[in-house]
Amino acid sequence: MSQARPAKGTRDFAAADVLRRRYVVGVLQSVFERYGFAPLETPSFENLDTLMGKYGEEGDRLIFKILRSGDFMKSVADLQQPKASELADKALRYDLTVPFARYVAQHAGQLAMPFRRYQIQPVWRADNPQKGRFREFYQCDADVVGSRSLWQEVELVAMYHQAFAALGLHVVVRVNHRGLLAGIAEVAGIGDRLVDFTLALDKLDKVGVDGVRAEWRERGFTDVQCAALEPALHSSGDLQATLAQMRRWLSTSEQGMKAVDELQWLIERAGRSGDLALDITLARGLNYYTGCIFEVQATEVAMGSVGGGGRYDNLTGIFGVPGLSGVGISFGLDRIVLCLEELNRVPSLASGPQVLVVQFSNAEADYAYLVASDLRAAGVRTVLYPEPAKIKKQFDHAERIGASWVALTGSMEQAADSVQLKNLATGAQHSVRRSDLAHFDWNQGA
RNA sequence: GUGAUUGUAGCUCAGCUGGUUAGAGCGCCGGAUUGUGGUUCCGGAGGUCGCGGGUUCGAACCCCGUCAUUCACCCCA
Repeated sequence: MSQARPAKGTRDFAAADVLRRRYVVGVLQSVFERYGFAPLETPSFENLDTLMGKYGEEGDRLIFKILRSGDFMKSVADLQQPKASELADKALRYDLTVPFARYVAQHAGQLAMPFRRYQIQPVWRADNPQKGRFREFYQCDADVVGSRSLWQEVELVAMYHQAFAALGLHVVVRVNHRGLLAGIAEVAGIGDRLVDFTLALDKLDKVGVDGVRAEWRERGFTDVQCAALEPALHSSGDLQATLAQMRRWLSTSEQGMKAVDELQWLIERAGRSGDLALDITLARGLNYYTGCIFEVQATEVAMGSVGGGGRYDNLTGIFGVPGLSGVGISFGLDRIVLCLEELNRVPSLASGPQVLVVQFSNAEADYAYLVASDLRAAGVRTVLYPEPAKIKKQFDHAERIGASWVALTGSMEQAADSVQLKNLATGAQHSVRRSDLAHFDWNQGA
């Protein structure tokens, strides 16, 4: 069998794939730029300690680490159990947010705040691949730092809605607030166990009410504590009713009430641009979120989330620049493309050359090349068949590479300083003078 | 890291309860056809049956291991 294959969780992109992906990227890019975000690119790998500890325990495990260069083994103290830092000091980026935070911390003095940037680059995770999950995939991020205003959240949600509307993909943006989850934990008396509480709660739609209860017990919560958390399992589907319920429940928690206020304010404004759902079970594993959190779900396809994001109040603090609040969203390019493909909703995208110039004989090759040059000068995508093969074979090749025209350039045409252009779809053939090539209508018969 | 699934020609797949020399379609190469493709016809090349071991007179088929794939869990885009 073919042992020639790309590494686990990676893919090659053939011409049609590349065009599809470019199309989606183009849509996202235009939305980003319309909202005044400027592009940024960062290196594919960072110093290991820049990335470690930012994504939670599970995240750290999934970071692709890069072996140190040179004879690093000689400086390992215990060869039986070398420390990770002795073997690796660099790692492939795991997302775009942390490298961005590193960049902001580094240039905090020079950046005009609030600073908004977008970034479209691959990231790598040492995960086991499955449907819609890869070890190399593209994230398309838009973040703004240096503003605590909730208007940023409003605009980011509007960008989600606009981008997915432009792509023709129906989605619902689920929103929640870390402060709300912290408030729940606080009133239930488990404020110090926020992660255990939320990770289990996040699975509500998958494992059901009983499943979450069971996991809470597994994670060491007492019956009393579980009972106190119970209302989190029964939020009503209605947005306003849920907010009112939370307002009553969390009245003794300052952070909880603040979160409810913020969610209400945001939903009133961001809910106008498209589907927005309040989902108090939404947790998101990334450790650094502190305020509103988002996750985008395609409603017509079974696929993991196609986007996610949220507010992080102190990400640059780790890099020595405290007090900068940021908020950002991410689009999962690969999953978006998968959704569009599955729904057959990718616009047809032209590829391949328009014209193949046939070669009759070695003696006529110079003229064929001359015509090919004319065509290219006229901006026409052109391929010159490289040898005088059988005409049938050259026509077949034209068909296969997606050319819509064949140019015949033999001694007869050369004598008339012209070229025979044959449309492969219609069979229609035109004799065109070389000097008229620039004005030829290549779309006729299309 | 856990569980399941699949692995036969370049691709998609047949291959019976284990039984000669492992098949088909598509694709590829050549010819019918040395200046006009798609159709048709003729001919041809191409397989360590993922890999290693075991059972058997005999294994693509049964058993064990291993690698790879896909899917699910975990987590996420």
